[in-house]
Amino acid sequence: MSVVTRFAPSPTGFLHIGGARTALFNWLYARHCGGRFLLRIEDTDRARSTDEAKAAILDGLAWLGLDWDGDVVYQSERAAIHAAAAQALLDKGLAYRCYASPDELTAMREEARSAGRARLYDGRWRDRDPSEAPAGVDPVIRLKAPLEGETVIADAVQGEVRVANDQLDDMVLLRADGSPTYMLSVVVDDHDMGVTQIIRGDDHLTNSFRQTLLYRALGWESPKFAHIPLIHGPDGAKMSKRHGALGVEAYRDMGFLPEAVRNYLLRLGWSHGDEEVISTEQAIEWFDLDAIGRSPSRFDMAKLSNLNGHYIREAEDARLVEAVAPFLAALGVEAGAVCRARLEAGMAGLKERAKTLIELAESAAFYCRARPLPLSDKAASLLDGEAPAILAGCLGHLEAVGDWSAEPLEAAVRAFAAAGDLKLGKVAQPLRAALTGSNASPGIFEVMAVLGRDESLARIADHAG
RNA sequence: GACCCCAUCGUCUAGCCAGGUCCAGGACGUCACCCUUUCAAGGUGAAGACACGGGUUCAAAUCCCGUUGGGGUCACCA
Repeated sequence: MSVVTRFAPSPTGFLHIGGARTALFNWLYARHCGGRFLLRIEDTDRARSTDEAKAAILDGLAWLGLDWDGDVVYQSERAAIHAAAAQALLDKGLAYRCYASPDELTAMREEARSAGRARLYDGRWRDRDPSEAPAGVDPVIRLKAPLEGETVIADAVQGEVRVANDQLDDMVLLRADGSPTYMLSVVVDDHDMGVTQIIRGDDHLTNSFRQTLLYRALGWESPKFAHIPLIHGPDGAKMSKRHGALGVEAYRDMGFLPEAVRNYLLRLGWSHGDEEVISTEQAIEWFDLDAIGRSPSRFDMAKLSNLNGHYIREAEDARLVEAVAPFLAALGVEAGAVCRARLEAGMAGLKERAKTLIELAESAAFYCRARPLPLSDKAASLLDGEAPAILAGCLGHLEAVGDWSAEPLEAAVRAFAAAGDLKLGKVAQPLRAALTGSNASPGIFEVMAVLGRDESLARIADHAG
């Protein structure tokens, strides 16, 4: 049987990092198996679902490069089908109407809690005759769950997990207003969509027992489960917005490349020996459920950054010029034609030094700024003292260079330094400050070559005295 | 509180299922050195872990039990 996986987010917020990993694992597993990866939007909570959130999720998946098969399924559109399933259960005597009031439920729950019982609903309408129904009360429909025995799920990650059925009470299938609950909707949808393998967060593990009961009542074969451990914040506690529980678009805005995020997320909870840098093609070939770890992991921005630096260095220069443009714009630098040409020429030296596109933009901006260049504090101090005189002297040597490329330029500056008995750094650092406005940059001979003769000489002259 | 899950360097992890080849390997981070016109990148090296306690065994990071710690779930939310 062909594998079918799905990602089923509820559109109540952005695609956060944990959801992104869940989607990635589902996508990888489907691609690995040559199966299908489906997308279902669980928008049955009308009050909390928004179109913005839905768009954010779709955008996030697209940015990560996770494409789904077929049309997006909207759970809200299937309410009638869900209700029909509940009705079928009712007809077969596998579900029943419950007229308990909210107050009764609260009281029951409190009593069960204080008595240390797990079953919160006591099943008071389970075997009651319908004729006893109070007038004017719309009932909910509950599943008639088994009272004894145990429910076992064979989880691909967690192994065999079992729970006694007396821990599970009769869950609500249909609300008083006739709308289906999550538990019913998920089971019916997964079944109808032909899902064979559910891969989702560990927080759903206990739901699986109830869902298994539902599958059984409906007479359907249960899909396989794989509950992946959750991602925690750096402090081991739940992810908060301060450290990682952001939407994937936040990572995009922080200057991370999608392949870096993908690679990082992949290695969080999954491994293939000592492999660290894994291409998506390789991941599809290697990915399997049995290599998913069982323990939760912590989100580590430093490792993501390191990986991002790797992928930036590996990226095509032209792509980076495109990608860095919005970040330059955020710095108030417009990437015009001259700028782009310089960036492309200088990208090899630039990308070595950046861990994010923001850093790349910051270090690339000098190529695009017009004179006079803004100077950092450190650059300003490099231009103090005897620096103007040195620059003035160097300028003469530079003007004589015919072939304006890195090697002859280096030769000229070295010759100038040697003639004046100066260490190379004595000349190079002021040059760097004058050319880039900074004390840190790509090699200055490369910078001069990229900037071109006129611009380079002008920038140096600005500070020569 | 009840139920369920988890437990190797600071972090991600390999090893565990099929005990010996592990005084535990890799990566990130940290530190040092090298390279060097700066900053990176790169290279070399260092510090750094089997949560604890019992058992089983000739032998345990690996199997079993307990403890402790962490996490998850307990809605007419999803």
